Amino acid sequence: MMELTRKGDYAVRGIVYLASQPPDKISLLSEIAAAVDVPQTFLAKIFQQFSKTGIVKSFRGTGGGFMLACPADEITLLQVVEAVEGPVLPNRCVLKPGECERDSFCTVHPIWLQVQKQIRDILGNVTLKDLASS
Amino acid sequence: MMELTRKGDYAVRGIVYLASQPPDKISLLSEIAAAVDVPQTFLAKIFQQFSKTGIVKSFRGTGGGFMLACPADEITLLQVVEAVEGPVLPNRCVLKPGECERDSFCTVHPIWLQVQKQIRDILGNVTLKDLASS
DNA sequence: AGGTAACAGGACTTGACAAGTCCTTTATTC
DNA sequence: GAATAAAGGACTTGTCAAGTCCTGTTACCT
Repeated sequence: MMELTRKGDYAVRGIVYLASQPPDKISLLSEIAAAVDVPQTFLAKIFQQFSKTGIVKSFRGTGGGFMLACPADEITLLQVVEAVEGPVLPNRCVLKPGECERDSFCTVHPIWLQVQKQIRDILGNVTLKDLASS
Repeated sequence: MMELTRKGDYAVRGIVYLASQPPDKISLLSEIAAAVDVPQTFLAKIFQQFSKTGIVKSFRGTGGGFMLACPADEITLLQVVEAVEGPVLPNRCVLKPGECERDSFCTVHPIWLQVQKQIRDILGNVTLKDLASS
């Protein structure tokens, strides 16, 4: 249970690669895909999402490619995985109060909230800088 | 991301109901299903799994049904969800060392291990007794 | 023994979503 | 305007979630 999808896994690989490059270098999608061993067409979709959520900047045309939108130590693992996988939600009922008609008497509800918080805490405290320095 | 399936959700509901009943009462599947608002045929599958992993005892025939196999304070939420959802695995690479050919240099690996441990810690420290007393 | 109550187990269905692929368009540079 | 590279949409394929249904097996009851 609780598994990350391949998309999430690939997303992390790809952006960690970006973070390990010189800060102002623009990397080609083809280069990233080859380096982290992910199908290029699939990685393209992932980086489009990154681009939309603003954690990477993209440039088209000759000399184009991708680079981080901010310094590696200002992007957390949480931002990366939530960008492609959506918010961390151990159970639907955690979405918001009232979402689940059982929540008034559901004793498990607070446990899921606690799980959600812990996961977010861990992932939110790891930056790309931490991950890139290997 | 990280969502529990309905099966897992239903599993928790069902067994918490059992835990809230008098310790030696045998409950009918039909009774449990109605009480927690889950399709009975689906809940049947779930309780079969519980039965196989030994956290509930089942009895066939007239007067049959289900009861907890041990006291409610000896069954953890972790046991319940892992019984039906499989082990807590934030990423496939956490399965075991060597599973992922990238793990020797993958800096994210320890993070997933940490997430896994935290989730297991939280769920492993909540018993059905805690959940049944509402 | 026969009938009925209740769980066990297998086969099947339906729909959604994961995991990609492919093609066309748009933006940029030379 | 030709080449380069990302953006975006449409499509495919397979797997798995979420059930349903039917038959079998076990246990009790008269």
